[in-house]
Order: sequence, then structure tokens, then C-alpha cells
Amino acid sequence: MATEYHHGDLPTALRAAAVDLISERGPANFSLREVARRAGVSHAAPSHHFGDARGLLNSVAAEGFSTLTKAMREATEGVDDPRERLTACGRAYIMTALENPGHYAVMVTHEFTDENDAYLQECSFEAYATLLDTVEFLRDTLNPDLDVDSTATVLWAGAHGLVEICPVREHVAENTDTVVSTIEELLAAWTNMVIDGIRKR
Amino acid sequence: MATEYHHGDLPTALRAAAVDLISERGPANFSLREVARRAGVSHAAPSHHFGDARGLLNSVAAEGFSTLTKAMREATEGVDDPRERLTACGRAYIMTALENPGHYAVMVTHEFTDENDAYLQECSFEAYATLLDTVEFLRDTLNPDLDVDSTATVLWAGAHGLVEICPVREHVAENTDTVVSTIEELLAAWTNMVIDGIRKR
DNA sequence: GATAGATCTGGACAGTGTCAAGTTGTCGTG
DNA sequence: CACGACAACTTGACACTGTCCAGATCTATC
Repeated sequence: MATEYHHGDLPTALRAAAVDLISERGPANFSLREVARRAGVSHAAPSHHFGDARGLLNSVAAEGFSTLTKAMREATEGVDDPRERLTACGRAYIMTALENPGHYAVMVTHEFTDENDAYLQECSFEAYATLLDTVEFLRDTLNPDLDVDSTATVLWAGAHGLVEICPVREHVAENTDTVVSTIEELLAAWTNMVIDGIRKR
Repeated sequence: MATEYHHGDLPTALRAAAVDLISERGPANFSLREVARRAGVSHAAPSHHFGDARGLLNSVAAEGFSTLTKAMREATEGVDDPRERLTACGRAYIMTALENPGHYAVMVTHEFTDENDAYLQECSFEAYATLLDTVEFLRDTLNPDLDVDSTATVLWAGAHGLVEICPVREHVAENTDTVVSTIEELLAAWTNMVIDGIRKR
């Protein structure tokens, strides 16, 4: 291992503890001291690796964007049908977000991270670029006049919105005994709408 | 005035101070004591009206949803063209959110509010019902087979996503000197995609 | 005018993030 | 092999936070 002095690999342990804590209690109830406690070190130990709480969360967010990029790349690779490719990309985004709630919360809550952090910027740009690849594919296969930038933004917004809304809908469903659409149904509704909306008439 | 004892109308003053503070510093850096300070009362005064910090933010969120409902209702009233009506509804949502960042942040950050608060639930359901009206209108005018519930959810998600992404894009634009689409352009791209996606072929 | 009750204050407590100084452990170099 | 330099970590302190509780203050009603 690269840095194995006292703890072993404290930065990694701290990131893991932070992610666990956030997925348990939410990012607002995040506590640097509690993270240190879980990692078995003193309350000031994190500062030597990440500076302050923001630094740790920058690192968590960057890790999350890398995971997201990888998931979207693997899901879309070799998929030649535009509808299938969009579905795969959207599903990868949504599932990665739902499966890594701790990471995702930090990634999208700009409150807790420093948008100017170089490495974080790099990772988030990479994720956006991956989405751009799929949108360019849609333009090439469906409609050469498609505005790639606007479309990519709208798609990102839609995927993010779906992730945000999922837990809310589940909560409503539990309390009111109404049947709500599953995430796959919502994804299908979204994909169909987008594909038909993009396709040149 | 309804309750004018010592302060005048402290609940209203506290809500206003909270909204200001949150739009300045973000919901994460919200401080109940700072709110009390700005309202000119002692740090324990808010508890007598709202219980704890969550109670105050419940009230702020409910107020925000009411404003949103009103804005969407007024914007869509009497609009007979489906594309125009969707645009009006989306614009009302996005503009209300951007013009009331303090309220909006609390409304969508479920972290800070109690989802089971009766009045808050009532206000948020009312806002969703307003969106449902417009989606039903789209179904009636464009495609009788439209799944109203899924579509409404996807639209809500898209509008929310656009609001979330706006400041990020502005930030990127400032730092990289790239030209990004304006909110109206994004809204148009979104509306066109949705309308063409919904319309029965 | 007195009494009841709403409204607000001030102090206390445990918890937090960050900073400064000191301690422990590791490694390269003389 | 010892020693110095440095990285890793601890301890203690500070100002700040939210919440609780007892008490003070003001209003309204009888």
C-alpha cells in the first residue's frame, strides 16, 4: 500500500465512513467528528489529509463522479440502437445514484463541496462528457439538427430530477396506499418522450 | 394584526429572516440563532412559535409551495394552446424557484423538513395537483393514451433538474468563457421535446 | 386592578468545526 | 546503526451551534 503509517490508509477509511454516515443520516447531519470516531481516529486527524470538512466531501464527490462515469460508459458501450442507448445511459445514471446515496447526495448538493476544486471539476466534466457522447449519438442517428448542448443539459436535469423524486414518491406511496410508477416505468416514459421528441418528423 | 404582543408578528419575521439567511448562505449554513439575531429577539424565542429549527423550515417550505401553486395557476389560466400552456407552467415553476432561492432550497432539500407535517403536505400536494391539471390538458389535447401520472412526474423532475442545473451552468460559463444556453433556450428545448414526445403520431 | 396565560429572556448543556501545539511513529541518510 | 527530518496523529482550546428549563415581562380578560 502507498501510505501505511499508523492507520493503514486513513483517507480511504475516512471517505468510506463519510459515505456511510451520509447515507444513514443525510448530508445535513454529517459530522466530521463522527466520521473520525467511526474510523477510529481522533477528531482532528481528518484535517491532516483533507484540510477541512469541505475537503473530505470534495474527495467523496469526485469519487462519486468517477463511479458514475464508469457506469455510464460500460452501460452504453456497443449499444447501437438510439432508444436502447438512451435507456441504458439513463438507467446507469439513476441506478448508480440510487445505489450510492451517500456519494450522490454530496455530488449534487453544491453546498458541501468547493466547485473550484480542480480534481472534482475534472471528474464531473468527465461524467458530463460521457453523457455528451450519447447525445451526439442521438444527433447522428435521429436528427442532425439537434442542439447537443441544450439537449444534454435537459437530459441531465431530467435524470437528476427522477433520482430526486424517487424517494419522495415511495414515501407518498407508503402513506397513501396509492400505486406509483416504478423507476423502470418512469424511465421508459422518459425515454419514449425524449426519443419521440428528438426524432425528426 | 393578528398577534401583536411584544414583537409584532414574530413568526412572519422569523420566516423572512430564515429565507434571507438561506438565500445568502445556503440551507446548510442556516443557523437558528442567526435568524433570531436578525429578527432582534433572543436565541430561544423561535422555539415558542415553531418548536425547533425543523418546525420553522416546515413553515418556510409550505409558504414556498403556496407561492409556487399560485404562480403556476396564474400563468396557465386561460392558455388554450398545449405548447404555450406547458411553457407557461414550466416557466412559472422555474422562475418562481430562481426568484425565491431561499424558499426553494428548503422545499426540495427534504433533509431540513418533516415530510409528515400536515400543512406542508397539503401545500406540496396542491402544487403537484396544479401540474396535474396541465398534464391532463396535454392528454386531452394531444394524446388520450398519455399516462398522466408518469408524465407529470417526469415533467416535475425535468423542471426541478433545470432549476438545479442553472447555477451550475452559470458557474461553468464564468470560469471557462464558454457560451451556455439561457434558461429560456433550455425551457424551449425542453418544451419542444416534451410536446413532440407526447403528441400521438 | 388582579390573575391567567402567552411571549420572550438568560443561562446551561452537550455537541460541532477549526486551529495550535505537542506526541508518536517511520524512513532516508550520514 | 543512530539520528535527524518529517509525516501521522493526539490533545486541548475556542467560538459557535440547537435545545431545554426556569424565570421575567407583557397582554388580555374577568
